[in-house]
Amino acid sequence: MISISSDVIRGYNDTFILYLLLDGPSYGYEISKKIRERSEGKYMIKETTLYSAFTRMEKNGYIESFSQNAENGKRRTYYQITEAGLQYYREKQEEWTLTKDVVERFMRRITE
Amino acid sequence: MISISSDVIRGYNDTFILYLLLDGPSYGYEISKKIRERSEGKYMIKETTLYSAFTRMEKNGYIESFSQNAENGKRRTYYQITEAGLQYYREKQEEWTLTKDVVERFMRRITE
DNA sequence: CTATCGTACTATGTCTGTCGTAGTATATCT
DNA sequence: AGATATACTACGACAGACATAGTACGATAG
Repeated sequence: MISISSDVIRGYNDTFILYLLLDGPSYGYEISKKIRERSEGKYMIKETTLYSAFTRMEKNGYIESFSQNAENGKRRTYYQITEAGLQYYREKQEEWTLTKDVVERFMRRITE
Repeated sequence: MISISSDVIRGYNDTFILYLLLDGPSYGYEISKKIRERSEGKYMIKETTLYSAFTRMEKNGYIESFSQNAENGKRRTYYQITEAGLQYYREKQEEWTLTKDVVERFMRRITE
């Protein structure tokens, strides 16, 4: 069974997170679930990867956090995308187009 | 100017190398040039990345090396793909198909 | 005849996103 | 009462990519 290696997705976790934040503020657990759902279980972000991404991205100014009591009485840290984050997301899309094109030049059907 | 980050291509350098070795044995400098050419200058593998990839892939059994005097009198280390390397290349292709599908689910046109 | 450029590497250490493991804490379900 | 879901934090390890530096030789230019 072929699965997606972390090396391959490296550098795109941030993009996945930003994509989901385009719909409004969200938090760790929800984003994690949505990534799994949206990829139809083909990709699941690890908790530690996710939370360290939050830290990094906030430091880079791509997201902002605020704390709020959730409906279930729990304390949650919500994140929302910033203008810089939106810009970064756009750049990543352009980069993806380029990358896809390049990678596919190195794909070949092997007959045998 | 958007360029391809190393994080994005991470894990695909090996695939690029194997792709070129499908045509027969080759060596560092030549592979480096061919990657640049084939990607139309959009991607250039760093020397250190390339040679460390050779070492790793040989250890993994994906390539085999032999030393030979080149036409110009220089000594070169040639690499050729193995059966395991071919298998690995096929798996990477499958993984790519999956990855591409997943990444594109997180791409969205932003209207504004 | 000397300097530069292209070729063909090797050595060494750093960076960083990801991951493994572990732990904390509360709410809800069985 | 114990399991499960939620919502995190801490800490260290891993590995591919990279920066920097150095070696060595042949061909070419001035």
